[in-house]
Amino acid sequence: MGATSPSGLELTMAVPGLSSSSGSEGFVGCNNSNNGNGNMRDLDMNQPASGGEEEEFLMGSVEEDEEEVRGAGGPHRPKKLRLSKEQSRLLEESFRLNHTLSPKQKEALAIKLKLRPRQVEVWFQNRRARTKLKHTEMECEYLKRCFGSLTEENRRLQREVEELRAMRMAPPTVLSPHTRQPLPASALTMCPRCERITAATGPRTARLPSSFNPRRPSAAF
DNA sequence: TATGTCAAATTGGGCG
DNA sequence: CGCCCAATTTGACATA
Repeated sequence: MGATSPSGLELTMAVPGLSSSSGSEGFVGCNNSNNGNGNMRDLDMNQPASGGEEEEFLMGSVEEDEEEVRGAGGPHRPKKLRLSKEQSRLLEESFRLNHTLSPKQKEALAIKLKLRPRQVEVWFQNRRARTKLKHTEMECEYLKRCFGSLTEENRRLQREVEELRAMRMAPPTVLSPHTRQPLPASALTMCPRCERITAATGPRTARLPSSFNPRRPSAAF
């Protein structure tokens, strides 16, 4: 399936006729903000401004810096991270390989991406949630279509039931055992023993036309 | 610029 | 305790 779709969403549910084309906006949207400085700012947010501070970042000093900023500049939250194109690509790639990370994998990926392990963890959590949501939406669409076709099938069967019922309601044609001519309805009676329609003139069971037999013997109207 | 969308991040609870 | 998940909040960004 579309494991190589731009979205990177792996949707393996066997739901026929569904496209997952709508799954890509997220990351595209996050990355196509290439107004020149978008990625630069993203990187600035995630990485120390200049070299040599990476270890400090990985030790979690970002929060401390943010605290300082907050303390100095007032009660504003730190700017929200926007992953760079490359970071997203690598995360998607590892997600494709594995939907969950071991602590070691997480650590390694965090170092590789210059992110905190917690950020990698959060990204995987959110990514799993998005995958599940997409999956559920597809399943919902599939079930809706099932409902539609079953409703149609039900209507068709209802019509058939009505036809059969009408057939049964119509007075049956019974041939006279003597003349082989159809008898009038007034000349017919129901045998109490065998519950068959008989000619009133004699005890012999009348021959009913085949059209009178219900198609499904078990159908009780 | 108001609004909607998307994704990063937080929160709180469950589980092994 | 660490991890995961569901629900929610929040900020960045697109666009009408």
